[in-house]
Amino acid sequence: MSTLSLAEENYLKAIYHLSASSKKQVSTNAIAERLTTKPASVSDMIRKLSEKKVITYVKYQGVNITDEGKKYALNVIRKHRLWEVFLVDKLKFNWDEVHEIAEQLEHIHSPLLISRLDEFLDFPKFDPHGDPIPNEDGVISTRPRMVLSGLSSGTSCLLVSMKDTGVVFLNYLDKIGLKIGTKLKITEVYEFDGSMEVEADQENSMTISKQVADNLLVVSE
Amino acid sequence: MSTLSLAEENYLKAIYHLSASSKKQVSTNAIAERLTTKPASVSDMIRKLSEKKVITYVKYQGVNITDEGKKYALNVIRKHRLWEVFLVDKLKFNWDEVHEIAEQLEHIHSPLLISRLDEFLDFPKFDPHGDPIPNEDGVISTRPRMVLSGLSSGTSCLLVSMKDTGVVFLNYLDKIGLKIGTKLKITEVYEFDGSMEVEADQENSMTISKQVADNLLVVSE
DNA sequence: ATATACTTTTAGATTAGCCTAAAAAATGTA
DNA sequence: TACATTTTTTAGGCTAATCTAAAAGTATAT
Ligand SMILES: [Mn+2]
Ligand SMILES: [Mn+2]
Ligand SMILES: [Mn+2]
Ligand SMILES: [Mn+2]
Repeated sequence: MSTLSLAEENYLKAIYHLSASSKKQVSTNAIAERLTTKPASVSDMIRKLSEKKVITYVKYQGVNITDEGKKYALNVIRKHRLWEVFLVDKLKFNWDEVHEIAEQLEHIHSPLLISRLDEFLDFPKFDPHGDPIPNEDGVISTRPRMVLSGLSSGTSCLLVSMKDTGVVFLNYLDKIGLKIGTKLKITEVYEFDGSMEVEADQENSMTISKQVADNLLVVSE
Repeated sequence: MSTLSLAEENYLKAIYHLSASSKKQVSTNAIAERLTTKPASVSDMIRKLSEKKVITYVKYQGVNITDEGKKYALNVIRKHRLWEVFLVDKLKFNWDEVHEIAEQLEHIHSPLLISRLDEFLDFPKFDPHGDPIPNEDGVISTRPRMVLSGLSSGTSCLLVSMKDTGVVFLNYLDKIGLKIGTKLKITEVYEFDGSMEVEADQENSMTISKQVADNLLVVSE
């Protein structure tokens, strides 16, 4: 597979993500919406991408990504997530500030750069949002996300994402000291209202309501 | 000044470098040669750049960069050189492997990224080739390069560049343990043939011929 | 001073990536 | 099944960045 332009890479990545989440063909409109372009532009581009064999496509029937295309997309995703780790771990960005910059950095072409970066970051397996980083062959470690409120007492886990991303909720989390990457241990679950006692980063204990726990996504440690 | 496209940034940088080295107007052909494009393309682009006020230009009379343009070009150069430091200092690239990658990285837009990177690298003043890194305001520390053979006994300096960049010479330097960044101290100069005794990195002493010293560019420590 | 050579600009084309408007196909509904 | 709605494609146009070929301007050299 030859090398794709920046625009082609972004389309392919969008198609990859859409087909990962829905399993059936990806529609023109879905791609257009995700990339905030017009369906007419998408029609043009998918013709080009199917000529390059990274997707297959039957008119009016939507798009499927090929194995080649998947591999290419996963490489872009790998770069995006490695750069996000770099920005957070090394340059002290917050996890919510890095996406736009990684959108640019993911298009830098240099396999050697990426393998050196991977090494420099100590071969991270997950990005700052808890998403897995594909390896050079496009293989991803799976680590299913769970809702905190579904877990039972004694469980240890890592906070990787929030369902509610509104500013009110995020401010509240900030205030009580919870953020992406915080290690949590459930020490008690109260049956009557579903609230729970958790220990954050092996340090401070706190009580959180069921409503809060419903919005915290974690992975097992 | 608004933001320029990748192509515009590359043209402006080329014009900056050409005007820095020649002092008079920059010719269409010189720009075309530096960027390996055609003069016709350059004519198009300089019209656009002068509309954006980063250069001034009179038909058939060549191009001058404006203060605004200089500031913009210096910012791109700043990014290029900071990324080169990153690649060498942190990712363990050799100084001769980093230019092409920095050509891509220099176009990433994010002032915050660059100030964080600068801090992460400990505010370097020079890139791995010994070229100065402009600060945020475009101010560059000057540190004139000298030919090693022109210096006298007792002088300490830093090897920043070679005049002869042929593979034979570079291999020879590799063999005797001299490379960009090596600290040199001249301990003896032999009048009769201009050869000299130098101490490299405060460790091993060696004798180098005048012919070799003629090709080594250094800056004072 | 004039012919020749070189440099620079213009004219016209091409490709990538996007758009709007309209046509065509697919889907949903009565 | 037939009509209406939605989705998708096509047609045609625009801008950025490039090119080739030709015209126009500048410099050089006898
Ligand atoms: Mn991201
Ligand atoms: Mn992107
Ligand atoms: Mn460089
Ligand atoms: Mn560049």
